Amino acid sequence: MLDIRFIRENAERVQDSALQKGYKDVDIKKLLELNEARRELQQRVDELRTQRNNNAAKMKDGKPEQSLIDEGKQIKIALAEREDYLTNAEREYTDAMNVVPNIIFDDVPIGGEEDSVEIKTWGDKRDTAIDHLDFAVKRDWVDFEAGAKVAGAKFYYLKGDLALLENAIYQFALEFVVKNGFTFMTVPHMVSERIAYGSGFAPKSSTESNEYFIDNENLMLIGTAEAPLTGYHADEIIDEDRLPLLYAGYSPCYRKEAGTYGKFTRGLFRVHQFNKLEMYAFCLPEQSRDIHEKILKFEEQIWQTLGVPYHIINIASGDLGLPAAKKYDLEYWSPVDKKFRELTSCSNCTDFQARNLNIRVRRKDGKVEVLHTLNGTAVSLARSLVAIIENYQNEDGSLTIPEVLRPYMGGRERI
RNA sequence: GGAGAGGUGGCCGAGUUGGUUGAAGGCGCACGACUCGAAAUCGUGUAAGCGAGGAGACUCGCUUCGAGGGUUCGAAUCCCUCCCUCUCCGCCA
Repeated sequence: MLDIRFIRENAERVQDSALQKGYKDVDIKKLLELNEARRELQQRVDELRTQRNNNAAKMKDGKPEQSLIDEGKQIKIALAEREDYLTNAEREYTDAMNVVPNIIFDDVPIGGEEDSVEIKTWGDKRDTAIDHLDFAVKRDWVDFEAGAKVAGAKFYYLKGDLALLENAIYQFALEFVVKNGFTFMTVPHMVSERIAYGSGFAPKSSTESNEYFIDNENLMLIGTAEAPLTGYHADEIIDEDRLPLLYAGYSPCYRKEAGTYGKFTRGLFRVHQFNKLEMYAFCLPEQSRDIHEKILKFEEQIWQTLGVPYHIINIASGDLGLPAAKKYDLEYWSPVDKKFRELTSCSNCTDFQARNLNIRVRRKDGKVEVLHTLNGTAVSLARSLVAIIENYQNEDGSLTIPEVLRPYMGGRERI
């Protein structure tokens, strides 16, 4: 969530950002009124609590007089009533706060998906290729039928060389992020509601969520390692000189992806479960813009090294989620679909997630403030396979292994 | 899953016949003194959130002793539920 003081001082900007992101129900004026009401009730409750405390203090040492006890009872009754009002006011207020999205940066394009701005392209585009699923099935590298039998549609098995290739990409990317200062972590694959909510997943009801929830357990299967990585430092105050903290988390990602069947989501491109290596940063507010660019550079380096053509787009406001202030996507060139398709993305969430989960920094002068968080995909494995099959396939049905992956494939050049 | 013990400030650790205990003491940290400098020593300070006042340094009120609920004039202290940690047993990768 945002800082209420920031909202108060920048009401118009926050309202504009919400609309530009497509959150039409957000009403900042109403929110500020709810906050005002809350504050007034808070003051009245505080007054009564002061009376209660003073009254109790008089009875501290000695036998309580009946008149004081009676007075205390009166206070107690009045207090209980006002505390009820306050509790309700607080609930209304926090409900309203929780739906206010992060503001967007000035350099975010306004509009919907089609308004995202290309800021860079790299590599030579290939003209044609066979669909990755047809290609892989022919080689017996992937089995969606068995996946459907065992777990349902959009579940799959990777087999043989393709499964080995997935592992090779993972090993390559892992080495890359560790070399660049990220601390590697494995993470819980489920998170509690609080962490899910705080990191920006799990909206109000589970029905409209992309996430899987565990019955009767207050747990959610993670859709990305971003969730447990964000929660890692929940409720902590981190000394300034420890920042930035860079982590890389590897995990399976579980997503419902309801209603996304179609030509462009065939095969491994959009599935219910895939593995992903995620970069994550906790940093000082003044560092987050630079680190965002740096994470983007890392993503580019990975795909340049793998030799897959791509472009970078600055995502338009309407496509940003609740927590992001700015987001870049790296989209690879698909010679099958003759267009760029999403491969990785990185977001600057500024203090939005951190405030939800109470993650702060202690400055050298002792001041405490909410820090910033960022996340970016190192490699999303299922999609990486699609990109590589499309861009490295040979006419004889074999697949050339990108050079940097060969050390992880027993030195083989093709499969 | 069963039995028992516990969860207090950045850390360790007092406080459990309810009443100046937001919380002793120690460590750590910051500043100062001493020193050519450092160590040691001594002194002072050292939680966060919300709200009110002030230009500001700050001052005041409220909340927080795992979380939530209850008893009471008053709860870190008593009761209930849940979560977590530790020990033993069971079960296993």
